[in-house]
Amino acid sequence: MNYFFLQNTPLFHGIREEEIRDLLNCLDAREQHFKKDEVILRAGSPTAEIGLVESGSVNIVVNFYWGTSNIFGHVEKGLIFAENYAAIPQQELLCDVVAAEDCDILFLNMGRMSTTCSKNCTFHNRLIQNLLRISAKKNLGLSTRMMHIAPKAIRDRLLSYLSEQAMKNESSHFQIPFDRQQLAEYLGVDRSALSNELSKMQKDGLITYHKNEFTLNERAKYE
Amino acid sequence: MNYFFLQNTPLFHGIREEEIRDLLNCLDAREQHFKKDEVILRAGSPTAEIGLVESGSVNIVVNFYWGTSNIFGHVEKGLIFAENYAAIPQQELLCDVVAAEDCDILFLNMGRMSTTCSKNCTFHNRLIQNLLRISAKKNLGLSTRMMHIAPKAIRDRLLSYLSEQAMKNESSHFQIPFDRQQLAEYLGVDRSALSNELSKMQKDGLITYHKNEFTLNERAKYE
DNA sequence: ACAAGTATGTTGTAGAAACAACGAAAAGGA
DNA sequence: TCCTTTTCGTTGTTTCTACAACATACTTGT
Repeated sequence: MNYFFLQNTPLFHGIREEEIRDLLNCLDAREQHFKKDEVILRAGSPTAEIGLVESGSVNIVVNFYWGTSNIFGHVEKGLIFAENYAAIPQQELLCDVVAAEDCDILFLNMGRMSTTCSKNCTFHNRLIQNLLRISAKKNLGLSTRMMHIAPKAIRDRLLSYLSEQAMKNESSHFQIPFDRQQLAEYLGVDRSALSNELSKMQKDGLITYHKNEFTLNERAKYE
Repeated sequence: MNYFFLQNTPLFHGIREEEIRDLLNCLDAREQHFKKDEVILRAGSPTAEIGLVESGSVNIVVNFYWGTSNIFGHVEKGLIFAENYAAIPQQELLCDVVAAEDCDILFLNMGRMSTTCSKNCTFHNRLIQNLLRISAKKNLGLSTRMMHIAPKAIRDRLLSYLSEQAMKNESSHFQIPFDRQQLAEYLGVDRSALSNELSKMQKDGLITYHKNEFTLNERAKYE
């Protein structure tokens, strides 16, 4: 078991090697290897275990009623999946989890997490805190994106997004972490239409930009 | 303090009155009254406390860079807010929390939750479990909605949503919990356009419906 | 500096959704 | 039952976006 690796995952962050050793035992940890395209967890069944990707990566796959499917998410090495289902007893998985490539998964029984509290109380608490933080971060990420996608017009979505970025940077001048394609996907619009709208906004004097460097003009306040 | 009320909130669910009493003490609980339109928490500042709405209700309000604002969410009596921020130290609030009407808020210091573990260990665990479940449920709700909004065409969004409902009910015949207006808002489309698309889908033989009662036809599988 | 590849901007068009306005059906109260 | 109000469906028009196709700028490696 590669404890150094685990220490640097968000889930075990701040927990020492010996403590992780204890925890793994406590959580009925089990490792399992999957080949590319193997189904790791299947929609429709509940799970008390979360999965931590030790190597490779996995896809979250939605299956529609009429047979087609779609990749909805992607979980990289070091990150976890199914934590939402493990936290809600009897909640069935809505998506399949499928190996995107050959991978090793560490399963941890989260039912054990809150019940057992014999000796490792401090580590337990740290682990739970980490889990809460992970969940909270995902929530924030989803909420803010939802916020930006709520308006129907591309311009409004852009203004919502850029406004948030300006606030986050506490400046009307800032850089964004996306290229055009990524920004378009994030906002759920077409890339070329996005580029087009950015041009118009610049013509209209709302913003100034070059590549991923943006400035919100004062005039943006008047519309 | 109305313990009966608290016992029936998602946060304190499954915890007995005496235990709640201890917990409140442990979490530095404090009650505060707010008048309509008073700002309860302000965007830009971090918080270690979550808020539980004891009476009235609050709005989550987004403030844009150029001064306009928008109601993004609503928290009813018995539910909590700011739990995502309290779980992430130093994370600043992205939205204001404003009293939608006169209300009483119970603030709970979540920093204390994971550190203190003197005697009430079992209650603490139950509380944390509840918090994790609340967070997980919100996550699932946001994720599934995201999933349904991902397609650009109204028909595809509807099929995605109806497909999920069919799976959840394990039947191609089911009722949905929305009226047309609510469904349109949930899917982020225009109501009349939604009605129109439903008609077309019925004409095309994909679905059959009457009011909020739907049936997915077999033919839905062939497109 | 050059070539190949990638990212971004531009334009026109076809299609789809928003919007407005109205009619029909259903629900709820007096 | 009748009236009022709300919900839902329908239609035509307008606006916006997706899409395709291409032009231009920027990177990268050699």
